Amino acid sequence: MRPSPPPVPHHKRTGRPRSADADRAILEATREALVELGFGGLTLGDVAARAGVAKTTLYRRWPGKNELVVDAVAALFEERLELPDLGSLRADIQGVVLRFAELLNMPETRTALMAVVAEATSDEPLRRRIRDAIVDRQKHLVLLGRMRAQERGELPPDDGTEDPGRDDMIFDVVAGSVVHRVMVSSEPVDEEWADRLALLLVAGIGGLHAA
Amino acid sequence: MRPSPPPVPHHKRTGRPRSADADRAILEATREALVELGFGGLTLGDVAARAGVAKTTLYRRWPGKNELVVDAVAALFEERLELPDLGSLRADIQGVVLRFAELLNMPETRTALMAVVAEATSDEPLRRRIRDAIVDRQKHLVLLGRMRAQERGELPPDDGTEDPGRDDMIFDVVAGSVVHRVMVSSEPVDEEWADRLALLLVAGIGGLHAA
DNA sequence: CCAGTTACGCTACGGCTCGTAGCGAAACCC
DNA sequence: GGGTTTCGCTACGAGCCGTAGCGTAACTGG
Repeated sequence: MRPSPPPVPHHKRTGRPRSADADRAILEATREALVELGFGGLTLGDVAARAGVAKTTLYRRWPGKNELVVDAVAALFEERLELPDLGSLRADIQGVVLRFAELLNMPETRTALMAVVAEATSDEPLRRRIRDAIVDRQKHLVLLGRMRAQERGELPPDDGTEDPGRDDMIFDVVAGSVVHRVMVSSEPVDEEWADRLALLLVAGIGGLHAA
Repeated sequence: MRPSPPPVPHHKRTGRPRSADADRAILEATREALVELGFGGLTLGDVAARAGVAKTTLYRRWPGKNELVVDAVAALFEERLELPDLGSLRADIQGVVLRFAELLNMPETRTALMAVVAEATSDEPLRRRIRDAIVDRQKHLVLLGRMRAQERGELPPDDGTEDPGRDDMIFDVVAGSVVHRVMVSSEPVDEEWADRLALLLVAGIGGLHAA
């Protein structure tokens, strides 16, 4: 599994190499255009002009707008989303919720993420691209958070009877709640809200184990 | 508050009235086109042709694609989303989750909802339209569910110290989790998953009250 | 019944974006 | 240097957008 930035570089080690600078400039220009124009108003011709690159160059590397935007946004998630170790499950959840909300509040991600997910409903390759570049990284954080909580004794250790879909549900609840709060309800995710969500989840997870 | 179907009918009772048949035909054609082409591929010219209506007629009633799609989808939510009374909070939540997931699995809503919400991030009037036509109706269900649970004695009655944002959070968690499960994780919301989410929430809400 | 008003279908248009093709020049490997 | 691939540039047909103009249809008030 190679990292995503060079999108389709199945080189054969001959000929003129693709410019890494161009890649960076294009992705940066894409984020810039997203801020100013939104997803709907973004045109590939405009992105090429901003990046100081010919439109044809852009089409040689990305199939279309959707894929380009996914890659442009994915870099932000890679850089900024991590799980802080704050000493308790509740605090860890609060922390990651706040970081995730911060990401969603950036104008280049707000409009881009939803639009791309929407397009992906009828586009399987795009769905995989989103999964690889963004979703899987987030999902990993749930696993990490649970393992930490088990080490602390906040959650019972695995005994072999766990439902493998349990972490997946927690992931959907955490990510989905934050996205919905920010994008649909258009209300802020502050420390208080994040803490209350964390409290709800900690209590709820306890209830799942008791059942 | 008039119902939404006739979009901008500030009549003055004179002249030829707008055809209600045309409204229905346009909204129906929009849903049909959404299924076949998705949001991105949908064009207003195509919708007009399907509806047997001139393109200009369509533009006289809706400002653009986004608003048209919101109205086309809103009708489905009005018809099909309700809160069944199943005897317990847990069962009620499971029931509404399943109904909501069923709606999200319809091809005309899958792609349309997310795309419209994405566009709305940089379009305040569109955001209000979505709120009025879709979100507020869902939010009301949370209130109804809580009141039923209080009557049953499953939740303590209000004592005046409630946080008014509590219902809002529950709403974001329920709707967001389902949307994320269906749209991002692309995995099914079956009875088992819905029940486990309901269990998580019931336990979590109990934890909120205890704190 | 007729004049006024509004909606309708139709056609046509300029403007924009798309995605591709063709060219010569540049950069890299053997 | 020869082969190969990428680059920037220009140009192009195609499609959709949103609007204007026109004659006609439907409904209302006098």
